Amino acid sequence: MVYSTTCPSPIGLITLASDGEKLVGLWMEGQKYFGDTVSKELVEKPNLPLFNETKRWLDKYFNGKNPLITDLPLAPHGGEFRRAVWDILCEIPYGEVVTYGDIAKKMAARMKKSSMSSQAVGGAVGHNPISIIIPCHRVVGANGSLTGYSGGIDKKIRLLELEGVDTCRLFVPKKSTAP
Amino acid sequence: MVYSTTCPSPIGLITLASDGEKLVGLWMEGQKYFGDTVSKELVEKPNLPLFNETKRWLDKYFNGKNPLITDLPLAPHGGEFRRAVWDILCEIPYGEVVTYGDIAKKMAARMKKSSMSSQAVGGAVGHNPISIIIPCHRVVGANGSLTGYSGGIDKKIRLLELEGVDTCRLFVPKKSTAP
DNA sequence: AATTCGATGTCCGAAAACGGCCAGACTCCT
DNA sequence: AGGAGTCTGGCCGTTTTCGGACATCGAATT
Repeated sequence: MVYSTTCPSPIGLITLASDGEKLVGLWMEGQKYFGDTVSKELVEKPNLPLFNETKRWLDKYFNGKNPLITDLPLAPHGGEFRRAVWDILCEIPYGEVVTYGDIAKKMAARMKKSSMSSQAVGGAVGHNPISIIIPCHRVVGANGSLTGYSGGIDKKIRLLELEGVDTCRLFVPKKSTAP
Repeated sequence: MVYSTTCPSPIGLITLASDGEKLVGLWMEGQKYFGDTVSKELVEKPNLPLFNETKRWLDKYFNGKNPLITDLPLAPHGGEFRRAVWDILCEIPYGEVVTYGDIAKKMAARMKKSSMSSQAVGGAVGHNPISIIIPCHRVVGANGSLTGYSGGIDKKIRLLELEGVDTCRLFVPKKSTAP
C-alpha cells in the first residue's frame, strides 16, 4: 500500500508518496517517470504526519532556506547502483552544481573500479524518484549544458536560480523539449 | 544477513539456514540448487535457538517419529507459484505419496484455472529450499517412477523407507544418475 | 554553438531455453 | 494378446539471455 497527497508550490502541483513510514516519491505535475518506482496504486491520505513534515520542509526550501536532507526519512526504491548514485546526489551542497562525469568518478571510487560510464549515471539521476529533496537538479553536463530534467528544464532553471546558482555558464541545449 | 550451521544425520551432513527468525533453507551434502534461494552469503552461527529446535525436530524424524511441520517457523523464499506448491507439499501426510499430476490438479483448483501443467509443478517441487521438512520426497511420477531428487535419488528412497512407504510399486528410472 | 561519432553501464521488457511431467503411440519381446 | 521400455509433443513458471533506450563525454567537424 502506498499513500499519497498533493500540495501546491511555486513550480506547480507536487505529489508526495509514502509507504507510511518513509517518503518514497515526490513528483511534479506532468513529470516523466511519474510514480514509476511504486508499482502499487496510490491512495490518498493527506493527514499522514510525514506529509506535513515534508510540506514544511518544502515551504522552507521555496522560501530560499536550506533545510537539511537528513531531517526527512527517505526510502527511494531502485536497484543498488541507482541508490548509490542517489546517495551521492544528497552530498552535493546547496547552491552548487556538479557534472555527470564527477559523479561517475565518485561511483568508480566507491565501487573500486577504474572507471564508470557517465551515461549509466545519467540514467540513475534521471530516474530519481524524490525530486527536489534529492537534488538531481544540481547535476549538469560537462560543458555546462542543462541537458534535461524529468520535471521539465524550465523547472530545473527555477530551482537553481532559487538556490542562487550562478547560471551564466549554463545553457539550455537546442533540442530541449522545454515549452 | 543469513545465518547457517551444519549437523550430521543418517543420510549425511545437513546444512541449515535462517534469517534469524525463521528457517529459510535445509540442504544436504552435494545437493543440487544448494543455497539458491538465499542470495546473500551464509555466515556460521551454530547457537541460534531455532537451529537447536530444528535439530531436535530432525532427531525425532530420523528416529521414525512424525514431528509436526507446524512446530517450526518456515519462510522459504520463492515466487508466488512455487510457494503455493510448497504449501501443498506440506499437506501430504507422513508415509504417503502423491504424483506431480495430483498436485497440479490441486493447484488448478486453488488458482481457479481449468488446468495446470504438471511440469511447472515439477520445477517448483525440485527447487524446494527446505528439504525433508517440506516433504518433496513424497512426490513421485504418475507411473510410480521416482523421477528425481535434488539430494540424490538414493536419499529419496531412504527417506520413504524410513516413513514406511510401500515401495514395491515404485522404481528408479533408467536414466537416474544415482551412483 | 551545434552536430557527428564511438565507447560507455544499467535497467527493463520481450523472447527463448529449460525442467524431478504426462499421456498416447510405438516398438520389441514373451 | 499384453507388458515393459522408448519416443514425441505439449505443457507453463522460472531463469537466462539479448537488444534497446538513456538527463554522457570528448574530440573532431561544420
